[in-house]
Amino acid sequence: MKLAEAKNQFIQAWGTLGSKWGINRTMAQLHALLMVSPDPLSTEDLMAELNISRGNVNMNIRELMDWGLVEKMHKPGDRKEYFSAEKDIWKITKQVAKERKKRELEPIIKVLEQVSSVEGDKKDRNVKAFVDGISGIKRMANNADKTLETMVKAEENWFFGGILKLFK
Amino acid sequence: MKLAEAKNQFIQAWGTLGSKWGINRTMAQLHALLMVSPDPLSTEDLMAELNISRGNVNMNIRELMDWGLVEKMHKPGDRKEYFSAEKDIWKITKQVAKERKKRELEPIIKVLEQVSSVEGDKKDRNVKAFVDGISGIKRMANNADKTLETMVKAEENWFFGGILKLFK
DNA sequence: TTAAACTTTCAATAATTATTGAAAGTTTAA
DNA sequence: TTAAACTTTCAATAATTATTGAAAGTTTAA
Repeated sequence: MKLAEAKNQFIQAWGTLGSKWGINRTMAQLHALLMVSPDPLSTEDLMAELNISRGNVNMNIRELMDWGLVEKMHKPGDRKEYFSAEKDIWKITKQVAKERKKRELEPIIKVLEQVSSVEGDKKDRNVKAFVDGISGIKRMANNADKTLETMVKAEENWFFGGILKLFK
Repeated sequence: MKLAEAKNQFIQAWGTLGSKWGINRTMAQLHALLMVSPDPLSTEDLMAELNISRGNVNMNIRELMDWGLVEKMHKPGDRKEYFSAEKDIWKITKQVAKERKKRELEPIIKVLEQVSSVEGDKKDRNVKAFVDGISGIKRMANNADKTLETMVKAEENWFFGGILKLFK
């Protein structure tokens, strides 16, 4: 397989994967492209490679920066902005974990706390089912939260190294 | 907070969370509703609770069954079908892990295998960056795959019990 | 068999989300 | 200052995804 073809297949696949995880397809494709580029790319480069508009590049690149996965660079003597992605997959994973924890896990935990203060007769099967259901979900959410927290602080080592042995 | 309100808040929040994870909002809401219902619900019940059409309930409930999170039940002497959700959050988590592994992780691993056989001069910085990038991602993907595999087979215990200590 | 009670399908439509591209805004060199 | 080179915004539009609801299909009791 030629580089151009391989690159393209990877970009497409990464876009598809992203869209299944609630990430804008184009944003995922930009990320894919930058992950396998040796040098930072300009808006023009990105527009050309993915065949998308300037506005689209601008918005999605900005969101990638919000996620902390891409950063802006400057080349000396050049007014254009260039973008480059973090290449270390462990750092990327930790960063995504950190963001999703903050954006999604923490908010749902708040809601779970709130709704678990439901009033009503504990003998009412409806109340009981609700309280039991929520309490299980809350337990899982808190556990996931602590796990991600630990992961964010952790070294690559425990994940790529020994974690599997620990599960046994 | 009254039960009805709490239930509703939970359903909304679960729907929002689902939509951020690439899951149809209605599907997530149906799931939420069934998770906190003491008894199985009929299509009519679901239509009424969420204010959605028959077709919508039918499609999304079917997808929940595909994911292995909901099952069909029958009440003796009643022709209607009733639906109930798995309530054990650990089983739910394992099931989701299992499905996403099969649906998303395995396909991307295949693509990664394919594209890493890219031909070309290893001294070309473009080839090098591509190969290096892919190999890191592949390593992560394989690790995640093994981790999920282990999780699917594991007991509730290691997750709710000792896992956090192991990370330290 | 039949017809009532149910479920499923699917074309039409609505709702949401993504994208464009030009105008407005900003920065920099001279 | 100015104007060229750039970036950002955002209303209009396109594309995608979700939803409806009625028609078609299926099952069951009698």
